[in-house]
Amino acid sequence: MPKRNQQPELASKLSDKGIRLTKQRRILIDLIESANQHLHPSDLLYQAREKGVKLDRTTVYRTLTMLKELGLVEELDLLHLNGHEHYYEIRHDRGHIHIGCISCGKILELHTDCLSDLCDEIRQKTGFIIKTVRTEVAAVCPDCQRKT
Amino acid sequence: MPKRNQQPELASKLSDKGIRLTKQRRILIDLIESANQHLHPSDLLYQAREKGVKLDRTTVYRTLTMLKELGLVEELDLLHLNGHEHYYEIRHDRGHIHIGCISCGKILELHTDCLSDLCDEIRQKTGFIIKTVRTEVAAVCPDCQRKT
DNA sequence: TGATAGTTGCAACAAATTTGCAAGTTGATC
DNA sequence: GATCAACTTGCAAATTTGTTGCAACTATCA
Repeated sequence: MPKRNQQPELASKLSDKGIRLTKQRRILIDLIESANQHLHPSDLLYQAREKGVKLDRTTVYRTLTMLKELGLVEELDLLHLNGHEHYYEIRHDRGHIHIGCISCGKILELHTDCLSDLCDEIRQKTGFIIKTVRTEVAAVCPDCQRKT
Repeated sequence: MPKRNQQPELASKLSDKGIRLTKQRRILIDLIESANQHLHPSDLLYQAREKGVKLDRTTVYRTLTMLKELGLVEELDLLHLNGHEHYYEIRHDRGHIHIGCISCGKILELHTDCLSDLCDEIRQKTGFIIKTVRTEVAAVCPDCQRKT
């Protein structure tokens, strides 16, 4: 769950890069920025249409691809806890991981410094230059532990 | 890349659970256990057919789903560096991560202890009981760094 | 306001995965 | 080893997810 009420930065980042702000792109980045849960392409399509904006699946996919290539959003699979859909969220600088409950499907975000240790280790051991780290955890949440 | 020449344990784990060992399942788990790279469903299908076993895509998917539900294999997307295929590997106990080069597509595995620190942190902060931790890293490998 | 280069929607395609069901197989039992 | 019920498989068709080509449209800048 990306944080609510973030500054709407994506729009200005896009126009800074000379990318046109069409109404389709505006609604999509608005939805992504204000989402309180992770969204997949179909969510975005239906939510945008609910708000009265006409757009097509193709545009959703193209916009997400563009945002991903610009490094502004990240694509997650959330361990395929609910089928094979892909989810999108604003890309944050601080490392955070996703923990999904395999019983109820709830997704929790956690900020941690472990990831930067991991990055250091990778750099030293392999010489790879790291662009993105994605950590996803399958687990059972306290609520579901009690129920069983 | 799962390690070569592991003990063929999957077959006995399956029959212990009362699951029938058909020739289709035998060849599939054999391929997964002896693979030296990550396999996707089509790889498995063609490799099994090369060995003279008749089987259908459907059976590959059904078998992989079963193995995944039993916690015997893991499904990876390897950051979609090569399209949207999913890959499968034997589930290991020791933590290891996948590092993919976004330039040449090469996948490297790395064993690390950072993940157990992370697990401790998650347990303490959230109370979740962890079942699987999956870390995938997008990076640029040393070879590709030189080329640019 | 007009020009133009970038965007969109549509239709068709492609790839990945799933489902229903009849026919075939496994493994326990005799 | 033969029998049989329950489990599995293969096939065909459908579904879901994502992509492509192209004509029509539109945001932006002079």
